[in-house]
Amino acid sequence: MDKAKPLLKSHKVEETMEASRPDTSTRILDVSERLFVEHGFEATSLRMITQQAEVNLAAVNYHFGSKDALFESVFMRRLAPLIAACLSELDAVEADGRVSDVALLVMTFIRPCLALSKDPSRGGALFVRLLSRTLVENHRLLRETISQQYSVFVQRYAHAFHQALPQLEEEELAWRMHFAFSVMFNAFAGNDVLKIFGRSHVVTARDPDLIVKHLVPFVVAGLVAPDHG
Amino acid sequence: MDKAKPLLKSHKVEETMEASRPDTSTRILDVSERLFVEHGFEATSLRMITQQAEVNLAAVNYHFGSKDALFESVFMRRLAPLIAACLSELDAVEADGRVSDVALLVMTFIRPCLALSKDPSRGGALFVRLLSRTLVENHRLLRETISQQYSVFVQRYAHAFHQALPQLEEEELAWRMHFAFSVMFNAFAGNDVLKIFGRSHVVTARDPDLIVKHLVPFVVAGLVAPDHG
DNA sequence: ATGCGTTTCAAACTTACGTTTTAACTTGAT
DNA sequence: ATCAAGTTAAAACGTAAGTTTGAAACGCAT
Repeated sequence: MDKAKPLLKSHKVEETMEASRPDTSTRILDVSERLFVEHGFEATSLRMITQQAEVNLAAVNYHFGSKDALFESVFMRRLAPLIAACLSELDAVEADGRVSDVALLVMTFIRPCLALSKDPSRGGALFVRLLSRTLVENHRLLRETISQQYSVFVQRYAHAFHQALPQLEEEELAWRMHFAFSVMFNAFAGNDVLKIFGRSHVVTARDPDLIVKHLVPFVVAGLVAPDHG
Repeated sequence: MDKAKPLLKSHKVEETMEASRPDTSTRILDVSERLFVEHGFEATSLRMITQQAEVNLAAVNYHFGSKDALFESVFMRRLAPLIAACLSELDAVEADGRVSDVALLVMTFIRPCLALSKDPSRGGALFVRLLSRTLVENHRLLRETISQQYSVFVQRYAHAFHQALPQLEEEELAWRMHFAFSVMFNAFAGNDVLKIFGRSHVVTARDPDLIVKHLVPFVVAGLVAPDHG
């Protein structure tokens, strides 16, 4: 089915706006980010990507080497700044000596996620969902590369929460952090279990600030609940 | 072509011979369940399935019609009993007039999930992960079929939690249920956000009872937290 | 044993995938 | 203008995917 291709730039007349379109690599990354989220890695073909990015099919392999390497590039472009932002917020809280405030610690993770969700290009919000997909799909990328590169992330938060909640056993604290990050993460990813079973009041209204308003009290309450051991 | 659903012919008469291998359909379903979880729907080929199930390649299309229909069969085989079990537990709690006990309501969802996780054939535990994957991947099956079929699930729980937590605004309650089911669901699915960044203490030890022991206090604390509005 | 509907089987079909190739085009320094 | 490096282009390659086909094998009442 070779349709007539209107994509052919017969002559370049795009000097109308100064908003020049990004270069080939960036265009591929942006489109890939969206398509990987919408359809998943396997179900997203290079032909879908290159068509929507309005680049040649071979451009992906030229600029990134392979489809797998493209995925890694899409992923790392957003993850590294996110981790850095969280740790930076954590630094600030610890420098102020306010590490005993659980809600403040929670916010050091929420604020960078919130910033992502508010990304005007929408790419940031997509990335949280991509991260979520990649997590449940148990990608090799997460198991190997990232776990080695950002293991400090968990260590820093474990240390901080241990100071804020010294009454909790180490194992109990690990469980609560597990639950806390799980619910925060899925909230920003927009994963709504209840949505499966019909319209949900919450996820339809995807105002990031509204998420935080309800999310923080829930998470903090779970974290500071008295130990049952 | 046949629209009949004779899929329950599994535990029919095979008791004469001990350890008789299940019939073709069941074998396909069992293997598909595992492979869909391990590799995802798109990355699982019919050739992988039929090879491991030791059936002919054409058997899938003969018994289920298509790969998509196979996925739906794999999914529905476990989901319908799970939903039914939850609602049955909910019935019992309401019949006893103990609907104001939040922890008891939480357990009406957790107990069936726990039973799945303890399924000796391991298929149940796999299914929770499959449900998780399918949710994150935003499958057409979930958006269309299930949301219409099991919308009563959310309604029943919303009603029950409203009775247990009458002080909460309807919107606030919806958010908390959203968070609560999210964390419960991901706990049983074994999705550990922190696992990405290195070894996690919690998920490696996948004792379902241990999950529940730590999960319930966290969830209940988040649900019953005082309203901030 | 025979006939018939159901199931299994090997093989082929069509399509789409990721990747490679080779040539053409652009760009900037000489 | 020329050359080389960098980039884009169109086409083809080899493979693997889901599905279809038609015959063989099976189960079982007659």
